[in-house]
Amino acid sequence: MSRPKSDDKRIAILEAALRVFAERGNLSAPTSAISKAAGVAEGTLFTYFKSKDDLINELYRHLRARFDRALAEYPIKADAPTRLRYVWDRFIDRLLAQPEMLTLLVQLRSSGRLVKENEVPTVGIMEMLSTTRELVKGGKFENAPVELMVLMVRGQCEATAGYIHAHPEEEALSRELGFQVILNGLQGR
Amino acid sequence: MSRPKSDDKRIAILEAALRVFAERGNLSAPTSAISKAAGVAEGTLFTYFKSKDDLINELYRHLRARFDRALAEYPIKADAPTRLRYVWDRFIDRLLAQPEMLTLLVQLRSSGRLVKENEVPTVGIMEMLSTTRELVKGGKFENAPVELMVLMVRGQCEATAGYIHAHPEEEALSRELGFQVILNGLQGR
DNA sequence: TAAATGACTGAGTAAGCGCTCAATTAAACG
DNA sequence: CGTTTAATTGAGCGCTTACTCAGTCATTTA
Repeated sequence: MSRPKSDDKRIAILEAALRVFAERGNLSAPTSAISKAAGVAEGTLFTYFKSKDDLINELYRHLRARFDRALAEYPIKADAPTRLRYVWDRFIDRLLAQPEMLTLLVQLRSSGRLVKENEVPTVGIMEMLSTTRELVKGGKFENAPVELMVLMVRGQCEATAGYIHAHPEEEALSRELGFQVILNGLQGR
Repeated sequence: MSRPKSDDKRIAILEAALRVFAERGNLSAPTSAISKAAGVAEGTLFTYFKSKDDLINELYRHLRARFDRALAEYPIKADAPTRLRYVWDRFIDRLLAQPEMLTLLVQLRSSGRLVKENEVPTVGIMEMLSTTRELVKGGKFENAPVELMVLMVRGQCEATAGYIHAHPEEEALSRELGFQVILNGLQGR
């Protein structure tokens, strides 16, 4: 009976938000800049997202979904170190994909604007890492909670990406070193 | 020839900023709330700090200095794992000292408001961690840059503190696990 | 004590923000 | 085609903010 909302436009706004937040370096970038970057009027943004906070949450979900898609080819049948390495590389890829991605994700998580549902690791990640339990079998971390392991891998990954940011010429080495440290770390003895 | 600025008042404003930022959960808390919490007029804040950004930078320096002081009894003569453990515990202590300290530090670092001088690890930390080089002697991380090691320890520490935040009853265990992971990780094989 | 300096105050200002809404336009349907 | 519905627009509203400044007051020095 009427004009439908366009999914393309929705995505365009989300992508514009990503760009603007990244360029300006923080979430206080004005919605007017976002709508402008998306090529729509200011008001339109609010027909797709009922508030800026809503937009921020949807952006976070958007980024997570994209990341989960990057894990699609998770080598479920490979051995544990190989599987962990796969996740590790996808994490790093994502953080290096755009220069400000690391900062942006950190800001999103620490903004206090995310709804609870968005504040915990995705079930995809959790399941994935839980298949890595065998890595720690027999070691002293056998009974470590999966959630803690997830946080550790992510933390290690962000530390590594941060270093690469400051020393891009050492990317390959750092990627390797970072992974070896977390792998060794979790395997215990 | 005139009324001097009071160092007490300066500190009071910094501490008030810490409290207000922590309570409100982000750096966009208004300066008026800070001056109010400090018990001074709005204008006074700006005689001690020339802008909000300046205040934010000074707050970060203040927190760093306090942390460096907490490392005063660094057991320089102990063996490497003991020394690392000392730094580890002080890191964790600091992050657990106030419930919002982790979030606040993360926000400060990712705010894009810090001047370059404040964006790198303190020389104190760097020197400290470099004495931990013997930990990695003969292992595969022998030649890893100290700065990367610092970031990794910090990242691991923040991951652990984040987990403790969500599961306070597991503090002791998590503290231990987190440390063992980074210790094992760095020692290589 | 008197003069000089600048800290201190808080009402005020200009700018920027998220969001609204009346008017307009485009799509869907009979 | 005409009708209905809702998407789209952008000027503008109401609010918050960092920061200012003219007036006041506390402290130092001679």
